[in-house]
Amino acid sequence: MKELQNNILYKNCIPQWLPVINQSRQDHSFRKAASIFKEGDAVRGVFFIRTGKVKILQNWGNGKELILRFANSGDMLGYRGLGKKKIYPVTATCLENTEVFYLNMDVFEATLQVNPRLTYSLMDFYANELEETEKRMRQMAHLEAKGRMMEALLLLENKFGLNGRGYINIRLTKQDIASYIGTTYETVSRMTGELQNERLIETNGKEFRLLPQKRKSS
Amino acid sequence: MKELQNNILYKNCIPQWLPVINQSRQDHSFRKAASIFKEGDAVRGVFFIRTGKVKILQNWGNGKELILRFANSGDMLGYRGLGKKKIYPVTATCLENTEVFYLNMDVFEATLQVNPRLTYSLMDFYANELEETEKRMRQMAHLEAKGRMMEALLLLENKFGLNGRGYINIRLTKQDIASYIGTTYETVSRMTGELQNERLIETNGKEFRLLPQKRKSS
DNA sequence: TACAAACTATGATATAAATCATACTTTTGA
DNA sequence: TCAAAAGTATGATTTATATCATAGTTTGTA
Repeated sequence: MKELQNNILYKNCIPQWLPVINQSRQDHSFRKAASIFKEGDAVRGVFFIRTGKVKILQNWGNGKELILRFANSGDMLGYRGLGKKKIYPVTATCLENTEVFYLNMDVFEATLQVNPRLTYSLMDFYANELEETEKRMRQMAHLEAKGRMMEALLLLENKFGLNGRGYINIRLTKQDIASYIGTTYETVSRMTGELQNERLIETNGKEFRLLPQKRKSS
Repeated sequence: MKELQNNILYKNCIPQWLPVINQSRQDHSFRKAASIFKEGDAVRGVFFIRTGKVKILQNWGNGKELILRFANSGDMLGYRGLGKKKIYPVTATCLENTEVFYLNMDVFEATLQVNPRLTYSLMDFYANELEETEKRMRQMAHLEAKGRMMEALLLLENKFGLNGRGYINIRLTKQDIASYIGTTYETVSRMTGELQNERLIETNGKEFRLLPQKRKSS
Protein backbone atom coordinates (compact mmCIF):
# COMPACT_ATOMS: atom_id res chain seq x y z
CA MET A 1 0.00 0.00 0.00
CA LYS A 2 3.01 2.23 0.12
CA GLU A 3 2.31 3.82 -3.25
CA LEU A 4 -1.00 5.14 -2.00
CA GLN A 5 0.69 7.52 0.40
CA ASN A 6 2.04 9.23 -2.64
CA ASN A 7 -1.10 10.64 -4.15
CA ILE A 8 -2.80 13.93 -3.60
CA LEU A 9 -5.85 12.31 -2.06
CA TYR A 10 -4.15 10.37 0.72
CA LYS A 11 -1.66 13.12 1.37
CA ASN A 12 -4.37 15.70 2.07
CA CYS A 13 -6.99 13.75 3.97
CA ILE A 14 -7.52 13.94 7.69
CA PRO A 15 -6.87 10.48 9.18
CA GLN A 16 -10.44 10.16 10.43
CA TRP A 17 -11.72 10.24 6.88
CA LEU A 18 -9.43 7.58 5.45
CA PRO A 19 -11.69 4.67 6.46
CA VAL A 20 -14.47 6.16 4.34
CA ILE A 21 -12.17 6.23 1.33
CA ASN A 22 -10.77 2.79 1.94
CA GLN A 23 -14.26 1.42 2.19
CA SER A 24 -15.51 3.05 -1.01
CA ARG A 25 -12.57 2.64 -3.31
CA GLN A 26 -12.60 0.01 -6.00
CA ASP A 27 -9.48 -1.38 -7.61
CA HIS A 28 -9.26 -2.09 -11.32
CA SER A 29 -6.65 -3.40 -13.73
CA PHE A 30 -6.30 -2.40 -17.36
CA ARG A 31 -4.16 -4.01 -20.02
CA LYS A 32 -1.87 -2.08 -22.30
CA ALA A 33 -3.87 -0.21 -24.97
CA ALA A 34 -7.12 -0.45 -22.97
CA SER A 35 -8.99 2.74 -22.14
CA ILE A 36 -9.89 3.70 -18.58
CA PHE A 37 -12.55 6.06 -19.91
CA LYS A 38 -13.44 7.45 -23.29
CA GLU A 39 -14.43 10.81 -24.71
CA GLY A 40 -18.19 10.99 -24.33
CA ASP A 41 -18.49 8.54 -21.42
CA ALA A 42 -20.52 9.70 -18.46
CA VAL A 43 -18.39 10.88 -15.53
CA ARG A 44 -19.15 8.80 -12.46
CA GLY A 45 -16.02 9.18 -10.36
CA VAL A 46 -12.30 9.78 -10.34
CA PHE A 47 -9.35 7.46 -10.88
CA PHE A 48 -5.95 7.33 -9.22
CA ILE A 49 -3.11 5.46 -10.91
CA ARG A 50 -1.40 2.99 -8.59
CA THR A 51 1.05 1.61 -11.15
CA GLY A 52 1.32 2.10 -14.88
CA LYS A 53 1.40 4.89 -17.45
CA VAL A 54 -1.46 6.52 -19.28
CA LYS A 55 -1.96 8.96 -22.16
CA ILE A 56 -4.81 11.49 -22.13
CA LEU A 57 -5.98 12.30 -25.62
CA GLN A 58 -8.68 13.73 -27.78
CA ASN A 59 -9.72 12.30 -31.11
CA TRP A 60 -9.93 14.50 -34.10
CA GLY A 61 -12.40 13.39 -36.75
CA ASN A 62 -10.25 11.41 -39.19
CA GLY A 63 -7.85 8.97 -37.60
CA LYS A 64 -5.95 11.80 -35.91
CA GLU A 65 -5.52 12.19 -32.20
CA LEU A 66 -3.89 14.78 -29.97
CA ILE A 67 -2.22 13.63 -26.77
CA LEU A 68 -2.83 16.33 -24.18
CA ARG A 69 -0.70 14.89 -21.41
CA PHE A 70 0.77 11.78 -19.89
CA ALA A 71 0.00 10.40 -16.45
CA ASN A 72 2.21 8.34 -14.16
CA SER A 73 1.59 6.43 -10.96
CA GLY A 74 0.20 8.67 -8.24
CA ASP A 75 -1.64 10.89 -10.71
CA MET A 76 -5.35 11.58 -10.59
CA LEU A 77 -7.51 11.16 -13.67
CA GLY A 78 -10.95 12.20 -14.67
CA TYR A 79 -11.80 15.09 -12.40
CA ARG A 80 -12.72 18.17 -14.37
CA GLY A 81 -14.66 20.37 -12.01
CA LEU A 82 -18.27 19.83 -11.21
CA GLY A 83 -21.71 20.75 -12.32
CA LYS A 84 -22.19 21.44 -16.01
CA LYS A 85 -20.66 18.57 -17.86
CA LYS A 86 -21.14 14.99 -16.88
CA ILE A 87 -19.21 13.83 -19.92
CA TYR A 88 -15.50 13.21 -20.37
CA PRO A 89 -13.99 15.52 -22.97
CA VAL A 90 -10.96 13.22 -23.25
CA THR A 91 -9.95 9.59 -23.49
CA ALA A 92 -7.48 7.93 -21.08
CA THR A 93 -5.61 5.01 -22.67
CA CYS A 94 -3.00 2.84 -20.97
CA LEU A 95 0.51 2.77 -22.42
CA GLU A 96 1.29 -0.34 -20.38
CA ASN A 97 -0.60 -2.58 -17.96
CA THR A 98 -2.02 -0.26 -15.35
CA GLU A 99 -3.67 -0.55 -11.93
CA VAL A 100 -5.98 2.16 -10.71
CA PHE A 101 -8.34 2.72 -7.89
CA TYR A 102 -11.63 4.37 -8.44
CA LEU A 103 -13.65 6.64 -6.21
CA ASN A 104 -17.30 7.35 -6.76
CA MET A 105 -18.00 11.04 -7.43
CA ASP A 106 -20.27 11.39 -4.40
CA VAL A 107 -17.58 10.09 -2.10
CA PHE A 108 -14.97 12.28 -3.74
CA GLU A 109 -17.08 15.41 -3.40
CA ALA A 110 -17.86 14.59 0.21
CA THR A 111 -14.13 14.20 0.71
CA LEU A 112 -13.59 17.68 -0.69
CA GLN A 113 -16.17 19.09 1.69
CA VAL A 114 -14.57 17.44 4.70
CA ASN A 115 -10.97 18.27 3.72
CA PRO A 116 -10.48 21.91 2.76
CA ARG A 117 -6.80 21.19 2.50
CA LEU A 118 -7.49 18.76 -0.33
CA THR A 119 -9.57 21.35 -2.15
CA TYR A 120 -6.77 23.83 -1.68
CA SER A 121 -4.16 21.39 -3.01
CA LEU A 122 -6.32 20.55 -5.98
CA MET A 123 -6.77 24.20 -6.78
CA ASP A 124 -3.03 24.66 -6.64
CA PHE A 125 -2.56 21.57 -8.80
CA TYR A 126 -4.91 22.85 -11.49
CA ALA A 127 -3.39 26.32 -11.43
CA ASN A 128 0.02 24.80 -12.04
CA GLU A 129 -1.28 22.41 -14.65
CA LEU A 130 -2.81 25.36 -16.45
CA GLU A 131 0.51 27.12 -16.45
CA GLU A 132 2.22 24.05 -17.90
CA THR A 133 -0.37 23.73 -20.61
CA GLU A 134 0.01 27.38 -21.53
CA LYS A 135 3.74 26.91 -21.78
CA ARG A 136 3.21 23.96 -24.06
CA MET A 137 0.85 25.99 -26.20
CA ARG A 138 3.47 28.65 -26.66
CA GLN A 139 5.89 25.98 -27.80
CA MET A 140 3.29 24.59 -30.15
CA ALA A 141 2.80 28.00 -31.71
CA HIS A 142 6.37 29.18 -32.02
CA LEU A 143 8.75 26.22 -32.13
CA GLU A 144 9.26 24.07 -35.18
CA ALA A 145 8.84 20.31 -35.03
CA LYS A 146 12.40 19.52 -33.95
CA GLY A 147 12.28 21.96 -31.05
CA ARG A 148 8.90 20.68 -29.94
CA MET A 149 10.27 17.16 -29.95
CA MET A 150 13.20 18.15 -27.74
CA GLU A 151 10.85 19.89 -25.31
CA ALA A 152 8.63 16.82 -25.25
CA LEU A 153 11.55 14.55 -24.40
CA LEU A 154 12.63 16.92 -21.64
CA LEU A 155 9.14 16.83 -20.15
CA LEU A 156 8.99 13.05 -20.43
CA GLU A 157 12.34 12.74 -18.69
CA ASN A 158 11.06 14.90 -15.83
CA LYS A 159 7.80 13.01 -15.56
CA PHE A 160 8.99 9.42 -15.92
CA GLY A 161 12.66 9.55 -15.00
CA LEU A 162 15.33 7.20 -16.36
CA ASN A 163 15.42 3.43 -16.39
CA GLY A 164 18.40 1.24 -15.53
CA ARG A 165 20.01 1.75 -18.93
CA GLY A 166 19.79 5.54 -18.71
CA TYR A 167 16.86 5.89 -21.12
CA ILE A 168 13.66 7.76 -20.37
CA ASN A 169 11.45 5.34 -18.53
CA ILE A 170 8.59 5.13 -21.01
CA ARG A 171 8.22 3.44 -24.37
CA LEU A 172 6.43 5.51 -27.00
CA THR A 173 5.82 4.95 -30.68
CA LYS A 174 6.74 7.63 -33.17
CA GLN A 175 3.02 8.11 -33.64
CA ASP A 176 2.53 8.81 -29.93
CA ILE A 177 5.25 11.42 -29.96
CA ALA A 178 3.79 12.90 -33.13
CA SER A 179 0.35 13.07 -31.51
CA TYR A 180 1.85 14.83 -28.53
CA ILE A 181 3.73 17.51 -30.46
CA GLY A 182 1.13 17.97 -33.19
CA THR A 183 2.90 16.56 -36.21
CA THR A 184 3.07 13.31 -38.25
CA TYR A 185 4.98 10.13 -37.48
CA GLU A 186 7.06 10.61 -40.63
CA THR A 187 8.26 13.96 -39.35
CA VAL A 188 9.09 12.47 -35.95
CA SER A 189 11.01 9.71 -37.69
CA ARG A 190 13.06 12.23 -39.67
CA MET A 191 13.65 14.49 -36.66
CA THR A 192 14.81 11.51 -34.63
CA GLY A 193 17.45 10.84 -37.25
CA GLU A 194 18.56 14.46 -37.35
CA LEU A 195 18.70 14.82 -33.55
CA GLN A 196 20.84 11.72 -33.37
CA ASN A 197 23.24 13.10 -35.97
CA GLU A 198 23.42 16.30 -33.99
CA ARG A 199 24.30 14.24 -30.89
CA LEU A 200 21.38 15.69 -28.95
CA ILE A 201 19.63 12.41 -28.33
CA GLU A 202 20.24 8.68 -28.49
CA THR A 203 17.61 6.04 -29.16
CA ASN A 204 17.18 2.32 -28.85
CA GLY A 205 13.96 1.15 -30.45
CA LYS A 206 11.16 2.89 -28.56
CA GLU A 207 13.51 4.21 -25.89
CA PHE A 208 14.97 7.70 -25.93
CA ARG A 209 17.62 9.49 -23.97
CA LEU A 210 18.66 13.13 -23.96
CA LEU A 211 22.39 13.62 -24.23
CA PRO A 212 23.81 15.78 -21.45
CA GLN A 213 25.25 18.80 -23.31
CA LYS A 214 23.35 21.94 -24.15
CA ARG A 215 19.81 21.13 -23.16
CA LYS A 216 18.07 24.43 -23.13
CA SER A 217 14.62 24.57 -21.58
CA SER A 218 12.26 27.49 -22.02
CA MET B 1 -20.20 49.25 -6.93
CA LYS B 2 -22.61 46.97 -8.70
CA GLU B 3 -19.95 45.41 -10.90
CA LEU B 4 -18.14 44.10 -7.84
CA GLN B 5 -20.96 41.70 -7.04
CA ASN B 6 -20.11 40.02 -10.26
CA ASN B 7 -16.70 38.64 -9.48
CA ILE B 8 -15.69 35.33 -8.03
CA LEU B 9 -14.29 36.93 -4.89
CA TYR B 10 -17.35 38.84 -3.77
CA LYS B 11 -19.71 36.10 -4.87
CA ASN B 12 -18.02 33.51 -2.64
CA CYS B 13 -17.18 35.43 0.50
CA ILE B 14 -19.09 35.22 3.73
CA PRO B 15 -20.55 38.66 4.51
CA GLN B 16 -18.56 38.98 7.71
CA TRP B 17 -15.33 38.94 5.76
CA LEU B 18 -16.24 41.60 3.22
CA PRO B 19 -15.14 44.51 5.45
CA VAL B 20 -11.61 43.03 5.51
CA ILE B 21 -11.53 42.98 1.73
CA ASN B 22 -12.99 46.42 1.35
CA GLN B 23 -10.44 47.80 3.74
CA SER B 24 -7.45 46.18 2.01
CA ARG B 25 -8.32 46.59 -1.62
CA GLN B 26 -6.62 49.25 -3.67
CA ASP B 27 -8.04 50.66 -6.87
CA HIS B 28 -5.91 51.40 -9.89
CA SER B 29 -6.45 52.74 -13.38
CA PHE B 30 -4.45 51.76 -16.44
CA ARG B 31 -4.47 53.40 -19.84
CA LYS B 32 -4.84 51.48 -23.06
CA ALA B 33 -1.58 49.64 -23.90
CA ALA B 34 -0.29 49.88 -20.32
CA SER B 35 0.67 46.68 -18.53
CA ILE B 36 -0.85 45.69 -15.19
CA PHE B 37 2.07 43.34 -14.60
CA LYS B 38 4.90 41.97 -16.69
CA GLU B 39 6.59 38.63 -17.21
CA GLY B 40 9.28 38.43 -14.55
CA ASP B 41 7.68 40.86 -12.09
CA ALA B 42 7.40 39.67 -8.50
CA VAL B 43 3.93 38.46 -7.57
CA ARG B 44 2.58 40.51 -4.68
CA GLY B 45 -1.15 40.10 -5.01
CA VAL B 46 -4.09 39.53 -7.30
CA PHE B 47 -6.07 41.85 -9.55
CA PHE B 48 -9.75 41.98 -10.39
CA ILE B 49 -10.93 43.84 -13.46
CA ARG B 50 -13.72 46.30 -12.70
CA THR B 51 -14.03 47.70 -16.21
CA GLY B 52 -11.93 47.23 -19.30
CA LYS B 53 -10.36 44.48 -21.36
CA VAL B 54 -6.97 42.85 -21.03
CA LYS B 55 -4.77 40.45 -22.98
CA ILE B 56 -2.55 37.93 -21.20
CA LEU B 57 0.54 37.14 -23.21
CA GLN B 58 4.02 35.72 -23.23
CA ASN B 59 6.89 37.19 -25.15
CA TRP B 60 8.95 35.02 -27.38
CA GLY B 61 12.54 36.16 -27.89
CA ASN B 62 12.34 38.16 -31.13
CA GLY B 63 9.44 40.59 -31.39
CA LYS B 64 6.93 37.75 -31.26
CA GLU B 65 4.29 37.32 -28.62
CA LEU B 66 1.64 34.70 -27.94
CA ILE B 67 -1.66 35.83 -26.45
CA LEU B 68 -2.79 33.10 -24.07
CA ARG B 69 -6.19 34.51 -23.24
CA PHE B 70 -8.30 37.60 -22.92
CA ALA B 71 -9.85 38.95 -19.75
CA ASN B 72 -13.01 40.99 -19.33
CA SER B 73 -14.56 42.86 -16.42
CA GLY B 74 -15.15 40.60 -13.44
CA ASP B 75 -12.15 38.41 -14.27
CA MET B 76 -9.33 37.73 -11.84
CA LEU B 77 -5.72 38.16 -12.91
CA GLY B 78 -2.40 37.13 -11.55
CA TYR B 79 -3.15 34.22 -9.28
CA ARG B 80 -1.18 31.14 -10.23
CA GLY B 81 -1.13 28.91 -7.21
CA LEU B 82 1.18 29.49 -4.33
CA GLY B 83 4.55 28.60 -3.01
CA LYS B 84 7.25 27.96 -5.61
CA LYS B 85 7.21 30.82 -8.01
CA LYS B 86 6.93 34.38 -6.92
CA ILE B 87 7.34 35.57 -10.51
CA TYR B 88 4.70 36.18 -13.18
CA PRO B 89 5.19 33.91 -16.17
CA VAL B 90 2.97 36.19 -18.27
CA THR B 91 2.30 39.84 -19.04
CA ALA B 92 -1.13 41.48 -18.70
CA THR B 93 -1.63 44.41 -21.08
CA CYS B 94 -4.74 46.56 -21.36
CA LEU B 95 -6.58 46.63 -24.67
CA GLU B 96 -8.49 49.72 -23.54
CA ASN B 97 -8.53 51.94 -20.46
CA THR B 98 -9.04 49.60 -17.56
CA GLU B 99 -9.89 49.87 -13.87
CA VAL B 100 -8.83 47.15 -11.50
CA PHE B 101 -8.74 46.54 -7.83
CA TYR B 102 -5.83 44.91 -6.19
CA LEU B 103 -5.63 42.63 -3.22
CA ASN B 104 -2.44 41.90 -1.36
CA MET B 105 -1.45 38.25 -1.49
CA ASP B 106 -1.57 37.87 2.30
CA VAL B 107 -5.11 39.14 2.41
CA PHE B 108 -6.11 36.96 -0.51
CA GLU B 109 -4.67 33.83 1.05
CA ALA B 110 -6.33 34.62 4.37
CA THR B 111 -9.55 35.02 2.41
CA LEU B 112 -9.08 31.54 0.96
CA GLN B 113 -8.57 30.12 4.44
CA VAL B 114 -11.68 31.74 5.77
CA ASN B 115 -13.86 30.93 2.78
CA PRO B 116 -13.64 27.30 1.69
CA ARG B 117 -16.36 28.03 -0.82
CA LEU B 118 -14.06 30.47 -2.57
CA THR B 119 -11.29 27.90 -2.72
CA TYR B 120 -13.76 25.43 -4.13
CA SER B 121 -14.98 27.88 -6.77
CA LEU B 122 -11.43 28.74 -7.73
CA MET B 123 -10.56 25.08 -8.11
CA ASP B 124 -13.56 24.64 -10.35
CA PHE B 125 -12.60 27.74 -12.29
CA TYR B 126 -9.08 26.47 -12.93
CA ALA B 127 -10.28 23.00 -13.86
CA ASN B 128 -12.57 24.54 -16.46
CA GLU B 129 -9.93 26.95 -17.66
CA LEU B 130 -7.60 24.01 -18.15
CA GLU B 131 -10.19 22.25 -20.24
CA GLU B 132 -10.62 25.35 -22.41
CA THR B 133 -6.89 25.69 -22.90
CA GLU B 134 -6.62 22.04 -23.89
CA LYS B 135 -9.37 22.52 -26.41
CA ARG B 136 -7.54 25.49 -27.84
CA MET B 137 -4.36 23.47 -28.03
CA ARG B 138 -6.10 20.81 -30.05
CA GLN B 139 -7.30 23.51 -32.45
CA MET B 140 -3.79 24.93 -32.64
CA ALA B 141 -2.44 21.51 -33.57
CA HIS B 142 -5.03 20.37 -36.07
CA LEU B 143 -6.83 23.33 -37.62
CA GLU B 144 -5.33 25.52 -40.28
CA ALA B 145 -5.11 29.26 -39.88
CA LYS B 146 -8.56 30.03 -41.25
CA GLY B 147 -10.28 27.56 -38.92
CA ARG B 148 -8.33 28.83 -35.93
CA MET B 149 -9.43 32.35 -36.77
CA MET B 150 -13.09 31.32 -36.88
CA GLU B 151 -12.75 29.56 -33.52
CA ALA B 152 -11.07 32.64 -32.07
CA LEU B 153 -13.91 34.88 -33.20
CA LEU B 154 -16.45 32.49 -31.74
CA LEU B 155 -14.66 32.56 -28.39
CA LEU B 156 -14.39 36.34 -28.49
CA GLU B 157 -18.09 36.64 -29.22
CA ASN B 158 -18.86 34.45 -26.20
CA LYS B 159 -16.49 36.33 -23.94
CA PHE B 160 -17.22 39.92 -24.92
CA GLY B 161 -20.66 39.79 -26.49
CA LEU B 162 -21.92 42.15 -29.19
CA ASN B 163 -22.01 45.94 -29.25
CA GLY B 164 -24.89 48.10 -30.41
CA ARG B 165 -24.04 47.62 -34.08
CA GLY B 166 -23.96 43.83 -33.81
CA TYR B 167 -20.17 43.53 -33.87
CA ILE B 168 -18.11 41.63 -31.31
CA ASN B 169 -17.54 44.03 -28.46
CA ILE B 170 -13.77 44.27 -28.62
CA ARG B 171 -11.40 46.00 -31.00
CA LEU B 172 -8.34 43.99 -31.95
CA THR B 173 -5.57 44.59 -34.44
CA LYS B 174 -4.71 41.93 -36.98
CA GLN B 175 -1.50 41.43 -35.02
CA ASP B 176 -3.45 40.70 -31.82
CA ILE B 177 -5.53 38.08 -33.58
CA ALA B 178 -2.39 36.63 -35.16
CA SER B 179 -0.72 36.45 -31.75
CA TYR B 180 -3.74 34.66 -30.38
CA ILE B 181 -3.99 32.01 -33.10
CA GLY B 182 -0.27 31.56 -33.61
CA THR B 183 0.23 33.02 -37.06
CA THR B 184 1.35 36.28 -38.71
CA TYR B 185 -0.64 39.45 -39.25
CA GLU B 186 -0.30 39.03 -43.02
CA THR B 187 -2.04 35.67 -42.83
CA VAL B 188 -4.81 37.13 -40.66
CA SER B 189 -5.23 39.90 -43.18
CA ARG B 190 -5.59 37.40 -46.02
CA MET B 191 -7.90 35.11 -44.06
CA THR B 192 -10.10 38.07 -43.18
CA GLY B 193 -10.55 38.75 -46.87
CA GLU B 194 -11.34 35.14 -47.67
CA LEU B 195 -13.79 34.73 -44.80
CA GLN B 196 -15.61 37.82 -45.96
CA ASN B 197 -15.85 36.48 -49.50
CA GLU B 198 -17.21 33.25 -48.10
CA ARG B 199 -19.84 35.26 -46.21
CA LEU B 200 -18.75 33.80 -42.88
CA ILE B 201 -17.80 37.09 -41.27
CA GLU B 202 -18.20 40.81 -41.74
CA THR B 203 -15.75 43.47 -40.62
CA ASN B 204 -15.62 47.17 -40.06
CA GLY B 205 -12.11 48.34 -39.30
CA LYS B 206 -11.10 46.59 -36.09
CA GLU B 207 -14.58 45.26 -35.50
CA PHE B 208 -15.68 41.76 -36.47
CA ARG B 209 -18.98 39.95 -36.59
CA LEU B 210 -19.75 36.31 -37.27
CA LEU B 211 -22.50 35.82 -39.80
CA PRO B 212 -25.32 33.62 -38.54
CA GLN B 213 -25.31 30.65 -40.96
CA LYS B 214 -23.28 27.49 -40.51
CA ARG B 215 -21.07 28.24 -37.56
CA LYS B 216 -19.70 24.93 -36.50
CA SER B 217 -17.97 24.83 -33.13
CA SER B 218 -15.86 21.91 -31.99
C1' DT C 1 -5.28 69.55 -37.74
C1' DA C 2 -1.49 67.60 -39.30
C1' DC C 3 2.10 64.50 -39.13
C1' DA C 4 4.49 60.47 -37.45
C1' DA C 5 3.70 56.02 -36.00
C1' DA C 6 0.97 52.16 -36.15
C1' DC C 7 -1.71 49.34 -38.86
C1' DT C 8 -3.37 47.08 -43.27
C1' DA C 9 -3.64 44.99 -47.99
C1' DT C 10 -1.57 42.43 -51.39
C1' DG C 11 1.95 40.36 -54.40
C1' DA C 12 6.24 37.43 -54.96
C1' DT C 13 9.27 34.04 -53.10
C1' DA C 14 11.03 30.66 -49.84
C1' DT C 15 10.44 26.87 -46.71
C1' DA C 16 8.86 23.60 -43.16
C1' DA C 17 6.20 20.03 -43.04
C1' DA C 18 2.10 17.30 -44.81
C1' DT C 19 1.06 13.85 -47.90
C1' DC C 20 1.88 9.98 -50.90
C1' DA C 21 4.48 5.94 -51.85
C1' DT C 22 7.25 1.85 -50.96
C1' DA C 23 10.19 -1.34 -48.66
C1' DC C 24 11.79 -2.89 -44.43
C1' DT C 25 11.52 -4.21 -39.25
C1' DT C 26 9.43 -5.23 -34.93
C1' DT C 27 5.68 -6.76 -32.11
C1' DT C 28 1.68 -9.40 -31.06
C1' DG C 29 -1.38 -13.06 -30.51
C1' DA C 30 -3.52 -17.38 -32.36
C1' DT D 1 6.56 -19.97 -33.85
C1' DC D 2 4.99 -17.86 -37.40
C1' DA D 3 1.98 -14.88 -39.93
C1' DA D 4 -0.54 -10.65 -39.71
C1' DA D 5 -0.53 -6.25 -37.84
C1' DA D 6 1.78 -2.47 -36.26
C1' DG D 7 5.51 0.37 -36.54
C1' DT D 8 9.65 2.56 -39.03
C1' DA D 9 12.81 4.71 -42.56
C1' DT D 10 13.31 7.39 -46.42
C1' DG D 11 12.40 9.51 -50.98
C1' DA D 12 9.36 12.51 -54.08
C1' DT D 13 5.77 15.84 -54.45
C1' DT D 14 2.54 19.21 -52.86
C1' DT D 15 0.80 22.72 -49.87
C1' DA D 16 0.01 26.06 -46.29
C1' DT D 17 2.01 29.67 -44.56
C1' DA D 18 6.19 32.41 -43.21
C1' DT D 19 8.92 35.90 -45.00
C1' DC D 20 10.12 39.82 -47.78
C1' DA D 21 8.67 43.89 -50.09
C1' DT D 22 5.93 48.00 -51.02
C1' DA D 23 2.24 51.13 -50.98
C1' DG D 24 -1.88 52.64 -48.91
C1' DT D 25 -4.80 53.64 -44.63
C1' DT D 26 -5.95 54.68 -39.94
C1' DT D 27 -4.93 56.45 -35.43
C1' DG D 28 -3.03 59.03 -31.69
C1' DT D 29 -1.04 63.13 -30.29
C1' DA D 30 1.87 67.42 -30.26
